[in-house]
Amino acid sequence: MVSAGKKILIADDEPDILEIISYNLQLHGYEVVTAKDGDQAILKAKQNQPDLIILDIMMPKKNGIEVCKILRSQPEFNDTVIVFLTALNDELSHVKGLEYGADDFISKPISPKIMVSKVNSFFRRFNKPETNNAIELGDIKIVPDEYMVYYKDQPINLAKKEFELLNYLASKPGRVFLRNEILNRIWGSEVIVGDRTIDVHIRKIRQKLGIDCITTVKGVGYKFEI
Amino acid sequence: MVSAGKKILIADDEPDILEIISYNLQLHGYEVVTAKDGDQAILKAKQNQPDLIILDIMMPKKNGIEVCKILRSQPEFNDTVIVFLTALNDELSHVKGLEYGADDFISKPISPKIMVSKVNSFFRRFNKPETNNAIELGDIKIVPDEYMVYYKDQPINLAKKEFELLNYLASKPGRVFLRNEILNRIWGSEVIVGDRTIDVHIRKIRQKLGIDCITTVKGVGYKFEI
DNA sequence: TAGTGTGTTAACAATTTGGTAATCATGAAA
DNA sequence: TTTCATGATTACCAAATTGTTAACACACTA
Repeated sequence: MVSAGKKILIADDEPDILEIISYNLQLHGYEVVTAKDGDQAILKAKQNQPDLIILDIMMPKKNGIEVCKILRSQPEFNDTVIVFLTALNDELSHVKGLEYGADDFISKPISPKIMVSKVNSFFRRFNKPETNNAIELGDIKIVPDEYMVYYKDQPINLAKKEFELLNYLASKPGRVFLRNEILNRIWGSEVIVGDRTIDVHIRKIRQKLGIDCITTVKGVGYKFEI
Repeated sequence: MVSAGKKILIADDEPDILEIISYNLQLHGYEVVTAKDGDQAILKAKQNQPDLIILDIMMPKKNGIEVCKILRSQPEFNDTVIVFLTALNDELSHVKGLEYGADDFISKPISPKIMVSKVNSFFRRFNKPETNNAIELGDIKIVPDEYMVYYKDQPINLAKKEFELLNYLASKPGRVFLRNEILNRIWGSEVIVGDRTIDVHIRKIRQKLGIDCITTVKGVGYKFEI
């Protein structure tokens, strides 16, 4: 199996569902962590850094959407695939979920078999090469855990937004990120900021790093490359 | 946003609906083309080659189902996602729509917000798995993600329009693209530019690439070939 | 409370681009 | 051959886009 060894966090308040799903996923070589409410989901997500997070929408403490919102606001979960479990045709959840950065939805009820194949396809779709979340490219090392960037092992102090921006760009080196994509991811789809805001942050990053690792693609966006 | 830059054709005979939906989709980074009846929908579909087509069922000239039937009969629309706008619970339309190759339905009335999230999920659902969709032909590699072209692994910097033009031509190597097709696709059907504009861009591409991979077909158009 | 760091904006500078006009080159038709 | 239609080439300019700087509001801390 291609995706064996991946870590999955499942959050649902029904123990039966948790058990049957995690049993089946484990059968297929996945490592599974479970949570029975929203707060626990956040805690376990931080502790375990799973590759995929499956959140039931309806949960005690915090619902799935709140959990997603909180996780997505932290750069360490930028690359984590987050998927919701929703009741069929729950339009409202879909909308809110997408706004807060969900990657997809799974409709309940669902058979364990289908669940496994869905999970497989998520990994196929969203597969990322790195399991370790520190990015190291040339002389630049980006460590989300520490909110720190090192250039030739010299620590460089970036402000929060600067770090998030750099980390986002560096998540796929070479790939161009549209200005809109960046705004949605770093500022969120509801926040409206001026035209020059991104540029200014890019400027500061370039200045602090001292090397030119962010390329402008005029009329399109920015990309990170050594 | 995952699906940014995708082109969407919306056909509906109510101008208000057209406007509000296209406005919202544009906000989310989509390129939108509109049509106010069936005939126009077919015309604009051919001109613009959208990635997603949303058809109101009830339209003057030709209704949505007829339009779908006609488009689906042409190979160039094999991969296009076609979706119907239907009144709630209009079973008959659903059945007929599916027969003629619709991919899904959206029930009216619908809020712009939900429409946007539906569109997002269409692209998620029907998009080919995270293909890098890089084109590699001979010594030339075109990587849309990076907005970059490589010749013998040497990066070549094309401006936006140049890149889009080359990418378009290279999407079907050997096929001749009419000047009109090119204008519609790269400049859009509403923009009017002079006769020589395409030539000049072709010129620049040829110059930057240094090799002759774009062939002129006099009186017809251009094609990409090694 | 003063001081510091951050995020944002506004204003202006600099750069790139897309497009046009004018002119040249070429091949086909008369 | 001459003419005509079409495309190629070049230089130039206006518009679009981004870079840069300084100033400001705000939050947090000593």
